[in-house]
Amino acid sequence: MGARTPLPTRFDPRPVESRWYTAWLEAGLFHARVEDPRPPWSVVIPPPNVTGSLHLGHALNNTLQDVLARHRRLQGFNVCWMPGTDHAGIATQVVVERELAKEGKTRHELGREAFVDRVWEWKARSGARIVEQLQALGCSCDWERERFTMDPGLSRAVREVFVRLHGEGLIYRDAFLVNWCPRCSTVLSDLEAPHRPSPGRLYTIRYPFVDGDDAIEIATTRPETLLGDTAVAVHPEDERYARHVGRTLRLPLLDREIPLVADAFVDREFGSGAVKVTPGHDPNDFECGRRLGLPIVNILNPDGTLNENAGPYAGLTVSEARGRVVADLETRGLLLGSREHPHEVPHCDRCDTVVEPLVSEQWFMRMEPLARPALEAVRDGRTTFHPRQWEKTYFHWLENVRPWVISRQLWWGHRIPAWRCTACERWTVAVEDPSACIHCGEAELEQDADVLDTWFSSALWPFSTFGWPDATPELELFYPTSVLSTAHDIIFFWVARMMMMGLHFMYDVPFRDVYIHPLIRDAEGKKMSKSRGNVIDPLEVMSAHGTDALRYTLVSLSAQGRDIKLGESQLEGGRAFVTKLWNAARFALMNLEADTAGQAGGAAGLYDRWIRHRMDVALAETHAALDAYRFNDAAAALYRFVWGELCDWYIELAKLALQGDEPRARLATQAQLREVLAGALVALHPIMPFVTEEIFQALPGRDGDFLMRQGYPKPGAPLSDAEAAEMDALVEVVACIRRVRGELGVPAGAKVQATLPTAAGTLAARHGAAIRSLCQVGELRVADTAPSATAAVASAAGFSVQVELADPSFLRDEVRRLEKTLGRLEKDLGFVIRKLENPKFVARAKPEVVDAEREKRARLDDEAERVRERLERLRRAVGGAS
RNA sequence: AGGCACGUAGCUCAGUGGGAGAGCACCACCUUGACACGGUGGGGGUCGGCGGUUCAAUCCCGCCCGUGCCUACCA
Repeated sequence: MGARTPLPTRFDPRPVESRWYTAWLEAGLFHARVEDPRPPWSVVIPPPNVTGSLHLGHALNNTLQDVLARHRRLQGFNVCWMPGTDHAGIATQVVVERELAKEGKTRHELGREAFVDRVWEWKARSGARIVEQLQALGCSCDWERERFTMDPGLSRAVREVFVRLHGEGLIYRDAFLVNWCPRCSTVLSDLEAPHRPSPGRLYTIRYPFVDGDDAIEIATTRPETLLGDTAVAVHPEDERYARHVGRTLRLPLLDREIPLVADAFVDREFGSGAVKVTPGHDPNDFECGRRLGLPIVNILNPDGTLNENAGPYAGLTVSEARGRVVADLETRGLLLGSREHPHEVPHCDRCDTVVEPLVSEQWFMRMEPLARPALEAVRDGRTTFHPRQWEKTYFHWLENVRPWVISRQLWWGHRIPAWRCTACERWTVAVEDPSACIHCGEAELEQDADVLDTWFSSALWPFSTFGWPDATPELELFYPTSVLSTAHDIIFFWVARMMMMGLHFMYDVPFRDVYIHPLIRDAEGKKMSKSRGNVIDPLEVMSAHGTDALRYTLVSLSAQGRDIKLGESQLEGGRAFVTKLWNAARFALMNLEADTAGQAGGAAGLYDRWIRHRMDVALAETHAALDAYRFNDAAAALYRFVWGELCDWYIELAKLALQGDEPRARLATQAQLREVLAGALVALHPIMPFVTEEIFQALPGRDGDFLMRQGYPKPGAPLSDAEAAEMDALVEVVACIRRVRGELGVPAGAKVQATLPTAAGTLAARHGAAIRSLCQVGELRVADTAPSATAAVASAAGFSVQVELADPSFLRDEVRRLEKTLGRLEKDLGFVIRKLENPKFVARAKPEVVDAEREKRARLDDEAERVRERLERLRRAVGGAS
């Protein structure tokens, strides 16, 4: 009987994946139309760097977004997943500069125009690669809408935002202390200059007073910066120095005269309590200098060498200068000592060069006016973080936000729409290239050579991609987006800035939910890094185990509030699940007749209704989990349903009817098997799109469309309590007989004879075949006779189950088994009795809890008594040999 | 220095105010017509430590220890 399965014995993922992905694209399954009347659901991809290649972080984040997008499509939403890539200004420029360096060239030799052309070439090549990799992962992005941050449309949005914010006074030009990367020769934002621990020395230096023989001692880790000192500061309430404040000191080496000043920022406990003040090269000193009106001396050139202000040290690098300054101080007897002093030093995020703080004129953005609405929107719940704890991180940053340096001295990026008049030197800021200075009317204008921080355009992504500043139907429909999924390390860089810009320009939050996904570490919990050599390449995993296996594994490990430790065994688990589904489907297909549609089967039996019900429960659990971004719970619910219920119980039970000779029952079971398998495929499709589609397309009687257009099955009739209890009893009795067999070492193939009491007569009558088949019972009797001398006895579902042992040698094992059972019962009983004998428990616990304990006590008492009796009789039979 | 997580079976992790679960690993038996990437059964945990709240704490609270991450100008 049954048609031959069209599914091969083994699932070969690769050809299946590319075949279906192409088919989905051709069918336009991922494209959202604005005319679609269904409710919208949208998400924008965190645009990967154009120079990038798919790593596990991408694989995770995009799998999770794809799960959500496919899930919402199946729920009937008009889903738009906006894809695209980021020009990643400094990162990309650094990469292309490295390419050039291999050819022995620098960008300066090429010139700006040729260099930018070169980056565009690079972009064309590697931008396509990351898109292909996302497609290989199965991402159901609306590729017809793909965007790039330097597309003309998005560039126009960037200019528009710059000009408007400038007009509102939120973008301004200022000379301020900034982070400067000497290698990249550009300013960096605080976020782009992370502090890294570095070895260092703390030097103690003597600064003599001009008007006396005395001197003051200061401590510094950067002795070379004394060349830029314009004061020495002490705490105003430090009585040691109070009488000296106002005196003049002679700056060592340069012999400049500098004042001794008082400022509360000085820590009296540190070193001597006096600190050199270098407003040009230290954030604290800069602030102090501003407060006290101290002059600023910049001693650095843009390339990190010392300039003419450093006198005899001009031309040296910072580290050369440090050595020379220390040596010269020593020669003059001004160096009092030094000791090791590890500290945190800012490094360039992209090239790891030590960042120099210096004062530079740049474009800045005022953040507080933008931050306030962004804070408010999360506080009042217009946007919610998942897990919630990340809101604290968001609040902390926005509450302490500082002006953002948005100009970069790079060539790759959005050119700043500001022109300086050669005549009056003032700035003209405009969306369209101006032909004359708006201040003096002079026509000689020079556009600012700088570009904008990459994150400036990223901040606009949720609306620039939908056509802003035009009022497009896409914006109307898909903004605000439903969710943003990203990693926590990007909350400041991106999430907060999108919130600010979205609220400012769209008057609404950019997304309702922010899902912060876990970070992936290696099996030992270490961060993956190329230098450590512990990187798992998702593409390799996909070709070794299949994309569905990778996706399932990642989803199943995405618990809230914890990083993912990923190793081979986790991936094997994912693959095993894919295989299990595949094999279950093969079984079903072997047993489904092609044309059952027209034939009248019998009514669905209990097993059919039960599995249908379990499917409804699993779907409900999965959807509740996805609503709460509890991806691991969604995966677990489906795993338990497919493996633990569908495969372990339903398929085994269904074999009775499928392989029986009752045509109506067979047809009914076939119909249910088909329906439940199809339901499982739909339910799993968001997580494992490829294998589910492959199986679905092989099902007989499908309507020819894609799985994603099926929609989730509507819940069937609920199972009555009586039916549920009946199934539970069956499962318990089967498990009980299996356990007895297992514990007594009855060979797996050997048939046993079992007896159920007449109280279980209905169960035996209805499910005798199942019990016989599932636990190798040859004969199932119903009788209330006392157990024979050679029977094992156990209780299940309130019944006493007897298993007749063909071989009396098992009786010794039975004695041991019963002793163990009795031990457990007595231990449990002890707990219950202690509880019930505690008057406070009886008085104060909820009545239903007390009742439950009383019932439990009665049940345990009863069972223990039966086991004791049985044990006694057995011991006599065995003759005390144990 | 501050903040935020985490600490549950050998490993990776779920979980709940009423004596704790999964996967992998382990042990035993089983190549039964979907599946050895499998089936059935089993062993294994004073739920980091100490206090507190409660009739009852693995769960709530406090402190401590350990681990990780983030923020911070200690020269």
